Amino acid sequence: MSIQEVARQAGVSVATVSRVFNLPDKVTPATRDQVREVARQLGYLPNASARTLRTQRSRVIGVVLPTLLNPVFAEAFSGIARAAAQAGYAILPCTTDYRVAQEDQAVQQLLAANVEGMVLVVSSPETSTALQRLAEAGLPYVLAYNRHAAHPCVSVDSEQAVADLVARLAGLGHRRIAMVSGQLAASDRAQQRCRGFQRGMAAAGLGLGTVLEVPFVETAVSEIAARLQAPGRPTALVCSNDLLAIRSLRAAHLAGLAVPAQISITGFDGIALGQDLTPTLSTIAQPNADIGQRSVELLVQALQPGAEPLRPAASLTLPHHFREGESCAAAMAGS
Amino acid sequence: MSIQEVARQAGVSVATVSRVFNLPDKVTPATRDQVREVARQLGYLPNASARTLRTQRSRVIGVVLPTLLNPVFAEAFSGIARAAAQAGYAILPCTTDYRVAQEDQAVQQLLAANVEGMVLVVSSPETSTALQRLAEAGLPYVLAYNRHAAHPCVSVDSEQAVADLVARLAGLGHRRIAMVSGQLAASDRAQQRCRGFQRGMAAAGLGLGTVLEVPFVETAVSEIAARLQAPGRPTALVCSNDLLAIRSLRAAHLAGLAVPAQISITGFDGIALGQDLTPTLSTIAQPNADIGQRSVELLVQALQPGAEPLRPAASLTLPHHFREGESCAAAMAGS
DNA sequence: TTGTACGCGTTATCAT
DNA sequence: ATGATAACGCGTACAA
Repeated sequence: MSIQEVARQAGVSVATVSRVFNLPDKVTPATRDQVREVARQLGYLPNASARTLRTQRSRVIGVVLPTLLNPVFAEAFSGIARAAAQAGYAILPCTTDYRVAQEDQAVQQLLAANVEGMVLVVSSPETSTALQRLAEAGLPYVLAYNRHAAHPCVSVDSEQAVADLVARLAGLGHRRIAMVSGQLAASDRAQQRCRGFQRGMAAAGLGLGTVLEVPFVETAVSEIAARLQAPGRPTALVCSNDLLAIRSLRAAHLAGLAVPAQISITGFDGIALGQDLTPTLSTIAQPNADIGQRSVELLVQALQPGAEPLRPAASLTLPHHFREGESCAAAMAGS
Repeated sequence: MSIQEVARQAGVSVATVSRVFNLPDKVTPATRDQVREVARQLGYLPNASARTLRTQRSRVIGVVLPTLLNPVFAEAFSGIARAAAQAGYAILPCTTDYRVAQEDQAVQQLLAANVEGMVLVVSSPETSTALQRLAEAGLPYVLAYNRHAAHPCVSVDSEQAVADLVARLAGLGHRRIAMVSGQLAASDRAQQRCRGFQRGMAAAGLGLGTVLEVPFVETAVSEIAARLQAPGRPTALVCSNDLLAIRSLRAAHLAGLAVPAQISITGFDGIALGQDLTPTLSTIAQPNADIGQRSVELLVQALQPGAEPLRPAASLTLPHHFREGESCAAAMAGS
C-alpha cells in the first residue's frame, strides 16, 4: 500500500496525499477528508524506510543496555520508552550481555539503522571503543548509569551513596563490614561503589574493607555463604546491586544466619521487587525510570534542528536515597 | 557516508561496491579487497533504510510484549533476541502494558516500519483487533504464551499444568486451596490457569475453588494478607504467576503465617529469581527463553522465500515442569 | 568482470 | 491549492 495507490484512488497527486499527512493545513478541508478516508479504507501507512531515506531523519533512538534480565535496566528501559514515545521517537534496543565486543557490534548495527542518537549503558566509558566509534560518526549520545567527565551522562553519585551507607552502618554499630561485588572489570558502577565502600570504611576508621568479588552468577550464592561461615564473618554486607543482595539473603539463610538479627544486608539499585521480599530489601534506590527518561530528554533536546551539540557538562546527577528495609538493623552487642 | 563515496574513492562503480558486500564472489579478489579497505577507512555502513526500500525486505522482526518489568517476558525476550540474531534478523520491540489499545498501536507502528513478521504476546487472541489488522495485512506472525486454535502459537499447556498442580497439593493433604490471580480479563493465560484450577479442584473432589482476583499491583499484598487473616484461611495458595507468588509470600509473612509450615504457596512462570528467594519458590516452570526462541524460529521459517504460510496447526506446546521449591509442603495435620 | 540506469516510497521544490 | 518531478542510497537487470 503506497502513497501512489492512495493518490490514484483519491484522484489526486502523490504530493497532495503527502501534504495531507505532513502539512494538513496546506490542503483544502474537502480533499483532505477525502484523502484521509481513502487512506483509511486502504489501510495506508507511510513507509518509514522511504521517509527516513528521503528526510534523512529516522525518528529512531538507539538504546544499548547490558541486559533486560536485571530489573534495574528493565525499569530504565520503561523510562526510555515512555520519554521517547512522548517526544515522537521510536526506540531500537540492543543488549550486550556486559560484553564489550557486543557493545561495538550494537553501535554498528544502530548506526547502519540510521538512528538519530543513542542512549547507552556501557561497561566502562574510559575504555569503550564503541564510544570512540560513535564520536567519530558524530552522532549524539547520552550515557546512562555510567559516569565519566568526558561524556554526557545521567547517573547518581554511587561512590558517595555507598560511602554514606557505610557511615550509616558504622553508626548502627557494625565494625566488620564487607562488600559483595560483581566483576569489577565489567562495570564502572561496580568500581565506583567499591571506591565508595573503601572511602566509607576509612572515614569510619575501619581500615581497608574486604571485597568479595563474585564474577559468576551461578556460584555467587555458595561463594557468599562460604564467606559467611568462615571465622570472623562480617556483621554487615554491602552489596553492589540488588540482585547480589538477594543472593546474599539466600546465602545468609544457607549459612544459618538470621537477617537482620545476625547480619545486615544492603543492596543498590532500588528495583521494585525488593519491597516485596521478606525481609524487604534495604537499598540505595536509584530513580531508574527517571534515569532513562532524562537521558532521552537530554538526547532529544540535542536532536532539535539547530541545537547545540551535547557536551559532557550537560551531565545530570540525579538524587538517590537510602530505602529503609527490613534487611538492615543495628549490630548485635558484642558481635 | 554512502556507497557513492566509496565507489568514487575506490575508483569503481557503485555496482561493484554493492557486489563486494552482497555478492563478493562476483568480483575480482583484488578489487574486492581494495573496496573493502576503502570502505573500512571511510567507516562505510550500508544504509538499512535504502536497502529495505530497494529490496522490500527489512530483515527485521517486530516484537510485541506486555512489559519487560515482568522477568518472564524479559527472559522470553532474551530467547527472541538470540534466535533473531542467529537467523540474521534484527528485532524491533514494543511494550503494551497489557493495554489493548497499545497492542493496536504497536502493530501499526511495526507495520509502518516494514517488519517482515511479528512475535506477539497479546492480552487475548480471541478479541484482539491488532491480530485482525495483522491478518488483513497478510503479515506472518506467531503468538507466544497465548493459546488459541485459530492462530499459530508457542506456549505451554497452562490449564493442564495447574490442574496437575492442584492434584499434587491435594495429594499433600491440602483441602482448602485458593487461587490468586491477576486481572482475568487482561490475559488468556490467567483464564486458562483459572480453568485448570477449577478442573483440578473438581477432580480432587474439593468442589468449586475460590479465586482471589487482585487487579492492582499496589494493593495486591494487602488484599492477599486480608484473605489470609479471614476465618477459614486456605492452607495452599496457587498463584497465577511468580510475581503474584512473591507478593503472596510477603502477604503470608505479614499475616504471621510461616511458609511452608502453615501455608504452601506456588507460582507459575519459573522466573530465575524464584530460585534465589527464601523460601525458594515452588513453581510451574515454563521454558521462557525457548518459547521466545521457538517463536522466532517458526516465524523465520515462514519468512523463507517460497515457504508455506504459517498455519495454526504449526502451533507448538512446549513442556513445562513443576519446579520443587521450599515454599510448598504437606498440609499440617488437622488444619 | 564491471558499469549504466532504473525504481523502491517519500518529501520537498518549483511550477501552475 | 495542487501537480509534476527530482533526489534520498541501494540492489539488480542488462549492457558492455
